[in-house]
Amino acid sequence: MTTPIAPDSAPATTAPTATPVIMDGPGFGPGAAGGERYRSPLLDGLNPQQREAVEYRGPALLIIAGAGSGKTSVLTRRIASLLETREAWPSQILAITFTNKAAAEMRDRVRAILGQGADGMWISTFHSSCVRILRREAEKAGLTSTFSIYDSADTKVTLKRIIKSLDADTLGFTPGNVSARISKLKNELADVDSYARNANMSDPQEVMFVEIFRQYTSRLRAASALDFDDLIGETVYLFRAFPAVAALYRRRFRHLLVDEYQDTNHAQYALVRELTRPVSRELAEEMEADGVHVRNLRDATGAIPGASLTVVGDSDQSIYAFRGADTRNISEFERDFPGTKVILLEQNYRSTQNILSAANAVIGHNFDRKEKKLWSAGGDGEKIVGYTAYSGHDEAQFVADEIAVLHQAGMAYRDMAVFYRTNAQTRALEEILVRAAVPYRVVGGTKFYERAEIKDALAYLISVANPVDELALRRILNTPKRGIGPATETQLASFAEANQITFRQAMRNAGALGLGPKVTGAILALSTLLDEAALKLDPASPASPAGPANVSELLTFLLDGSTLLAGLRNSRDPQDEARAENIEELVAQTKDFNRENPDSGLVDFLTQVSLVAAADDLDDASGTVSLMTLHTAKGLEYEAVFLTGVEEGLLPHQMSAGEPGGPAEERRLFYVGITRARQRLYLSLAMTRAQFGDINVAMPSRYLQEIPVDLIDWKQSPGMANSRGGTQPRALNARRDGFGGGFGKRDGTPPGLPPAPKPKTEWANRVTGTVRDNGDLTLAAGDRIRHVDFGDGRVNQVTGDGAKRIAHVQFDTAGAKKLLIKIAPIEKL
DNA sequence: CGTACATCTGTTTTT
DNA sequence: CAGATGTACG
Repeated sequence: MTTPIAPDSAPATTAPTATPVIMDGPGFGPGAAGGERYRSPLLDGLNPQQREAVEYRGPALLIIAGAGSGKTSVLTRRIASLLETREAWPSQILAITFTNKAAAEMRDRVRAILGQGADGMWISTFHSSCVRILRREAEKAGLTSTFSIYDSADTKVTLKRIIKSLDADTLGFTPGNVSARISKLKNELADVDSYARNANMSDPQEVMFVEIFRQYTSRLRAASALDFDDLIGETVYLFRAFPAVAALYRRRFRHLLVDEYQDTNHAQYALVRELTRPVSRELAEEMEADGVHVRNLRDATGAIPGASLTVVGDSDQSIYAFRGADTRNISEFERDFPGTKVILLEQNYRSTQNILSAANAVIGHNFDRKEKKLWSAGGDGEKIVGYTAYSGHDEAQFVADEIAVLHQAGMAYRDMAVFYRTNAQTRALEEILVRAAVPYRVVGGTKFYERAEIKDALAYLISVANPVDELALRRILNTPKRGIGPATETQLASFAEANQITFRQAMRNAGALGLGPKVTGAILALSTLLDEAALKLDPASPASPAGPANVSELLTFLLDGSTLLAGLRNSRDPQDEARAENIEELVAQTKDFNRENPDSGLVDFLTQVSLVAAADDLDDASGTVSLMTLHTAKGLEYEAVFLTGVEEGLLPHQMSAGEPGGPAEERRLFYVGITRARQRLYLSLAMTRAQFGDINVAMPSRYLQEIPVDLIDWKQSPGMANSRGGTQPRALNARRDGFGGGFGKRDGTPPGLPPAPKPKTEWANRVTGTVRDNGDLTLAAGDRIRHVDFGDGRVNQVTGDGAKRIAHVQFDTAGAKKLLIKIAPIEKL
């Protein structure tokens, strides 16, 4: 386990309200920025476009940065340049990234250039920045400053309760589809009221949805909680409702830089807009009167001009449309921000030309995009390696074997990565990698903070930090078991409801409910525990003579008092052992947190925990192969990349087929995967894949044929169906045997694809001749067969029927295997 | 109220 | 196949 990276490990800067920034520092003012041509080492090694991206000054700058074009370097040097020339103080810079990891990396790199001079910048994610602002301005936003942050699981639990209480499941409402719908609305900055105004209220579905949405909103309010989407939306609402508050931040952040701009949704766009608006003369004067220093910022009209905005993005890498990301933010940027300067970075410093040519060819199939061609001066490099496996396991074996070969040749494990479309694909990969003794780690996946026991422990902390959070309270009510069942829970809830008090208050008054003495005692004991914990945080309390308790002391106190940890330790369930260890890991993390953030408290810890992302816990120092989804791979790079499961139904994924723009987004995902590779790229697919218990026949992805043939060296090709331009394509393509059909649906010949390359007979024969012709082959127990790889064997049993007949074969030398008769490379003897 | 078992789901990507 | 949910019983 790694320690999560602090979203904002820079020393907490004080609120702009409290510390007016002094604007007349050395070098600030006319003459400092422009003038004589001082050549800073910041520009060393940059190409002319990159240099311009660092040096350009103006209201708005759009950097279209292709994959691997050195955008992080450009962004960090741009920040460093602003600071070094004293055009800006660190506190005037707000840099927004997509993940905490990217934020941490950027801060480190700026710090490497400037040292202490970098302290005080805000470099964080959209979500972290908004939480920081909202906690400061909580009362204005109608929240407590200790508001909870609900993750999608919390949202679903809340919705589930609402749906149940409304019997809305009969109308087809599920927590999943409702949360997706609400999220989509919030991304568009809609709330219940604005939605209800335009809703068709004669439709009972619609009425019900509005009711669910309304209750969800009020429950979150009552719990002083915000969901992920609220973090952005509420900040925008805050700025719009309180121009004076907005003015403080507009005055403060003079330079706004946004990374991965193609992934911003409408709410995030609105936030950027709000932050970069000018401050009117009237407001500026008010601020001046309130003692906020703004004189140096004001222009001739007396207003404070809007902050300068730099965005970096690449619409070809937009892979979050499903989550509301809108590439119009980038394509219409020039119109939104007049006077924009556009700089294109096309030279790639990461990958070989072969890899880039493949990437260009693939992404070229998306229409409505700005033409952009990545190129490299680094030479062609090795060919891309292709491999068609019989099964997911076979594919995993190929990956494991090739990893071994690369490792033998001197490549470190940490320089290799395996990508896949869905998390479910890890199973087969992990099985084989463990057997092959390849050290690996799954990045993302089941996240540490999503484990039930960790959520339990955190719920104790949340209950102390935010006592009105009913969700957290109800989670710990009977964890560990105290004999407080659902019936009692409901009674407490209705008691609270009836008396207009919080759930927490109801717990304190448990004696008034007329419950059994045991249950009442249990509730009161928990209630007392939480009260005592809260006292420990209060500096004025006699319970904390040595000052308020820190997070780890508090957590330890709660774990001891609740016997949560002890209960797991004493359990005879072997799984509880691991759970106890996880909780101890959490305690260790709180200690790390105390050490690294001595001035931060409970709420800061909880915030950090709520906002860690999958890619954040990536530990670069570990000498292991990284396994991750294509989505988490964005922004990363490896010497060798294995892109697995390049099949129809998986990439593009089945679910995306119906969505407008789905296949195009999946293509970008494939493109992102390809462009992560520096030296070696492996594309693999499986002809059959075990899914939901049984085996399905898969077809090669349509994207594969978009890559020019001569770039791929097929160790084992998908067969004649894929031997484009092969000698006998027509007859073979006509065959409907699971593979031929997939490539029949070509919608056009990609440009630059050689019309008739030499057929790759050696593999074409092998695969097509032996693999695909088994349609009519019947096997029975007792038959002897010969397998291309496994040799001779005896059929023990045949199961399944039709296309899914499976032979259970005992091979003489290779052991027992199950083979899909239709496509296995076998012959009857 | 808690446990054990049976049944029935649903399966994309994530701040 | 596995996780979640529902049911029956102690």
